[in-house]
Amino acid sequence: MGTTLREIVLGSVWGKALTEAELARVLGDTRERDFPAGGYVCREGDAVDHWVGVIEGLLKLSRVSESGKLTTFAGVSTGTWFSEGSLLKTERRRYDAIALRDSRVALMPRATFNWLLDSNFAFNRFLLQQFNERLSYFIAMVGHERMLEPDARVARCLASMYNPHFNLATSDRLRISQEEIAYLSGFSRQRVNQALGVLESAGLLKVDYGEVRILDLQGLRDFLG
DNA sequence: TCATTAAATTGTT
DNA sequence: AACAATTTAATGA
Repeated sequence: MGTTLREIVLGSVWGKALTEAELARVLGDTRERDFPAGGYVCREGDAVDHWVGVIEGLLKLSRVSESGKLTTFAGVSTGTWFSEGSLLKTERRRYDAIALRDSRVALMPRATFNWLLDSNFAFNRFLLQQFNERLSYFIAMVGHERMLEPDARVARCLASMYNPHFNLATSDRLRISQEEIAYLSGFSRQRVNQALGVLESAGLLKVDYGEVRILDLQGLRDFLG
């Protein structure tokens, strides 16, 4: 609790590379907004005019298909930015971003984003790396598409919370409730609870109150049931 | 520091 | 979806 926009920016590789003046402009241009648990941070179809960063909390990026099927693309948390794809293409938003718990987000205007893009080398490299991470993530997702076994999907859902580029989990203690894991993975809380039991028996993690302790990250990634 | 209470989370049906 | 049990956090003596 108590994370600030300044800390988020200075904690990122591109933010560290900013001059005082550049940092001042970024912090001055970017506004903050709070969202309650369950609130829509943005909706599919909206015009995209901000780069969105999570200052505090947990969001899920998901989409409901025309046939009504819910697909969750990713969970994003403190320090993660998203929306750059649609900003660059000037297209409408392609997914919803929903707060899973009370959250605070940063909204960087398009003009500021474009200015960084035009002037800052570290920012460009960061974006390039981010696109690369996303590409790897979706390639892996396609590869596992047929893997419908809930235990394995919950395992991968948890493992996906560990990616240094997105500043997600830094310790082996993942502070996330089983209900939130359920929203992220698309299963019922009961099924998640059952899956966690299986993964705990396999020695991959330890279930605690309000958190999951990751004991074997690679084991979670490789888990097939 | 301890006891009490409310809220959140979990385990189970 | 509902319920009881457990854990945490907040409060005040």
